Amino acid sequence: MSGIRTLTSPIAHAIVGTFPRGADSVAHSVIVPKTTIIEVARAAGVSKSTVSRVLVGSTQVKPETKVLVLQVIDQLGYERNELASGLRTDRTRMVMLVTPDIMNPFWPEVARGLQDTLERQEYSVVLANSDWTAAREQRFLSTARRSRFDAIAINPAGVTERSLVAHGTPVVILGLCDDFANLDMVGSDSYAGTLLAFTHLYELGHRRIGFIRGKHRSGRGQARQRAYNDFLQLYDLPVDPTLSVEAPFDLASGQRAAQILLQRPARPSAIFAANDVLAMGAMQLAQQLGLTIPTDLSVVGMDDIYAAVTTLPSLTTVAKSKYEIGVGAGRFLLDRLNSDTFIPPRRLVVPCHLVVRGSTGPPVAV
Amino acid sequence: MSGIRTLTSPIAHAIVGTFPRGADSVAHSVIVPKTTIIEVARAAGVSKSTVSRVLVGSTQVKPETKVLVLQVIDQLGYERNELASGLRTDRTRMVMLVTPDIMNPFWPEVARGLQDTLERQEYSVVLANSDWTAAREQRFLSTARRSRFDAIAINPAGVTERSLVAHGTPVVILGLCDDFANLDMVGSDSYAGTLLAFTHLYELGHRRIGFIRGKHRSGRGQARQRAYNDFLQLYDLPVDPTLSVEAPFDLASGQRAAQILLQRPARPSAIFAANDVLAMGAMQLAQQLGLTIPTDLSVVGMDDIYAAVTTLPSLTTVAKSKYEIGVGAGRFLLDRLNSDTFIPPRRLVVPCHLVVRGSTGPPVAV
DNA sequence: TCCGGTTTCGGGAACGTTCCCAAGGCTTCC
DNA sequence: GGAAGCCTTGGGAACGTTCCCGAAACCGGA
Repeated sequence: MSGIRTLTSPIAHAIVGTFPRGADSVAHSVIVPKTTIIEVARAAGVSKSTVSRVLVGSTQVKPETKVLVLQVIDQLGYERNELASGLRTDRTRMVMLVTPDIMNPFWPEVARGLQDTLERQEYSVVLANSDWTAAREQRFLSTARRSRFDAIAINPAGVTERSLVAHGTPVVILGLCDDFANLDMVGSDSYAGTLLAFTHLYELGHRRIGFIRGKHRSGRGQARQRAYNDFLQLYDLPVDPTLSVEAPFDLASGQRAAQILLQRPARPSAIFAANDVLAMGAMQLAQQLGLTIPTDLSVVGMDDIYAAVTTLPSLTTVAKSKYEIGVGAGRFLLDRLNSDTFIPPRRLVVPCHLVVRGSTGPPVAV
Repeated sequence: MSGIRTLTSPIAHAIVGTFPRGADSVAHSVIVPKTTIIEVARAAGVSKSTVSRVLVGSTQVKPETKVLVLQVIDQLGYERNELASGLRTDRTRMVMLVTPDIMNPFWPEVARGLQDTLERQEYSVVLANSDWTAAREQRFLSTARRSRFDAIAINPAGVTERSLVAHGTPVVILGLCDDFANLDMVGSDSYAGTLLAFTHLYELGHRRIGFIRGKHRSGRGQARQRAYNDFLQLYDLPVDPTLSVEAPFDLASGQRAAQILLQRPARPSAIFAANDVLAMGAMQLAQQLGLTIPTDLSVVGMDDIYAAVTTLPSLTTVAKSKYEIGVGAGRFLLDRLNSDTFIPPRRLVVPCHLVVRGSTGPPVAV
């Protein structure tokens, strides 16, 4: 059914080979000594203090000399040494983003939002993977401290609030965790989102709805569970433990969970999964069992990752505004970076949207 | 067919609200003055030179004093200031990775390979998005220079080889471009990969094969075109321009391209797309037209991104070893970083694999 | 005991920038 | 005309580290 083949092309002969440099090749070994502020000063006939003032944008300098200095800077191709600058000012205009794993399609979008926001004020964003391990996370936080990063955005894997606060720079938590009350936080309203999903299915006429709940780590994922309970209570539906299955956030687990749900005697007519990936797994399994989606089974996911639109039928899902989360986090950080007065911790809850696609519909009449 | 709804949850009342800090809350305004090498020296009763020697791992220090110093360092929680260190040594142990767009699932995997390789030698990797624009790319390269990054890995969007060489640090090009002959390069063998795909389809019995070729920018993507031509010649197939369509690398363009191909009088029985995303678009459109995959139409993509396995049927594709590309790039950089003698430019071609999944099969008998 | 050599250490300069302070030049007003 | 004030500038110290150089301590052998 599935196989792997390799073929080597003509150019592959050169694998790890070296090839000769042309006659006009550029010399590699030339060391270009960087020009410093002092040479600029000398060339412009002013003192380094004045050049520095121009660089830093001080108003304390006569317009004509400013033009002159800028001219010389341009002419000499001078570029300020941020290391020296940072050493003196203790600011580096660098922000670190620590996520569990950039290979999860959720985070790159958050990163983009953060970058686009921070870059507008000349900050650079450094991405780091904690890999879900506290040790790697600690290493990165240490790097951030040693290299004097100005701020941190983090989805915590194991670090405590105490140690983040002790970090000394502005910090924003990505995701809504109750145990970081003293820090800024921005995340999606998974509770409301889950409610949206179940309500959507209820209004379509579904009464037996399966729930694939993600394996929650450290208090996350509780929101969905709470919403599920509240939903059942709100619409006066019976609590049926056989309709609820726990699964780690990957495709195969989604399939397994769906199998459990669908082979129950009175199988659900719809399934909500805590994650798009889980939902896709469920869809795949249902189709393997010969069920047609959405006629025989409706499926709703959560996140609205890129791939949700490529399934057949395309996946109805609760979309999280990933980019906006990044933007919000960036704004929080900028607020703190730009003000020297105390700002009490804030929390930004980004609403979810229900995106109705092809995987949901009314149940077949019994 | 498709709609968006928003719902506000109870906790969303707190949107951008502040909430009180508990009595045991940790003070934010406390500024922890970082301990310096001098305080360590004083506490240990040695000179700062000795402490520095210990930090830098010099052998020129008596074992006992070394332990003593390390002890004091640990006790005081001292962390070296990398800014000062970098200013003095002109090395920062930071490497920049410039890619066109981290939201493309291809790059995060490359990034992981690069990070895993470089972190083993205490280097940190900073990710930057050029967004396909030369201006942003230039900004990041400038940042890298000003902040004295030790090396650059880049998938060039508009920068010239001259300016990369002039950058002065080790550079590795991601992707195989002919116009960067003086720099290290690592990329996939798209030529051989494309040949694999077409050969696979040919062996299944397909003779009329459509080709959605990516919109090549600056010489990239030529490899696929060359392979296509060679394939036709090799198997003595007629050159039919109506079987070849150009499209930018996104889903909608894949749909459009497929539409063009499939509404031709003698429609192809198979399609190879330059990209998984394009292939997915093609699959979607074919299914909208009522075609069954792979019975009515076989589809092959390229890259093997995460989503390729989630489509229905799952996508046969030419897998690129994204992680290995990152690893290879990291190795090249380390080689240059660790040696001060001249190394001629090298090129690493990572082979592709054909991953046969559900989207390909023999054509229906005519 | 003394001497050459090695090991170990401390003092100070340097990296390139920013910031503080003071000085000079100019205007303005009494 | 001189003092007070502002605008503009220059000199030097400081940021925290590494590196060079010289000095002290130590060792073994004659």
